[in-house]
Amino acid sequence: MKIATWNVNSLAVRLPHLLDWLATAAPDVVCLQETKLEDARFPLREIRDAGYPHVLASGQKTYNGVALLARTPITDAVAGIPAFSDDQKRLVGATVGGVRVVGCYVPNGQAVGSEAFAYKLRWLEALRIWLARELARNPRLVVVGDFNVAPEPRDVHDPVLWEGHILFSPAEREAFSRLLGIGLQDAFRLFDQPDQTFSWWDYRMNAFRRNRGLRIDHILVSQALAPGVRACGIERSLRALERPSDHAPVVAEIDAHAQ
DNA sequence: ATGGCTTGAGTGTCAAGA
Repeated sequence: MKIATWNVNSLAVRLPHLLDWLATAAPDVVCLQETKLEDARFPLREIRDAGYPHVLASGQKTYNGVALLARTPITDAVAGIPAFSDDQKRLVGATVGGVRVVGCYVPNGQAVGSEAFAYKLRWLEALRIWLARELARNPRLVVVGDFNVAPEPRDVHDPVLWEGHILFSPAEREAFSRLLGIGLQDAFRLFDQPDQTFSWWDYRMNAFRRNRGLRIDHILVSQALAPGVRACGIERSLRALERPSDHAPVVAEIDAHAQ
């Protein structure tokens, strides 16, 4: 199973890029973030025609919005973290081919110490508690998305500059680490990777051309799935297109039946 | 420290992203 996550920063704007990429990369399951579309405006027909008839969308106007696209049927769909009251559309989950897939768009947090930052930490804690129960119910769990956290110094182009700032503060890294603590592994780090590999680059200051980025989009796999992960990488080329998203997709190839 | 881009809203210019 090839699973991918991509923060498209407006599905309305990025639909041509998405359709081109689905045709070439051909993932089995795709989680999208920042669709910025109400469900009534979701481009279901185009996505279906691209080979993804099974769609779970949870969107809203202007901000946030997530979706899960699959080639094969999905069951046990959820939208939002159960038992966590939240007006913002940030999570979808479903079972596909015996694998529990969760796609999330973790709050950005704006600035360390702000109300938005407190919401981000609350959100991550609620996610952790719920995922621990999901994992108990289905050991074959993969959690993907835009986590808005760079886990380690090597995930930041200039860790000294970013230390303590939003996306790379101790509290956020600790929250991410606690998430892994329930029994998840960062699929990207199961392999040797080139130095300075990132998933997000600011639109400003020629950040992409200078490779001044962060790795904040992740694919996390449970212990049951980890031995079956065959590859994981970031599709940097999409960030180089005309009118790109500021994020590049992350893709993992998982043999869900490996022992 | 600020602004530097991009998007959606809506037609002014601002909020939010990260």
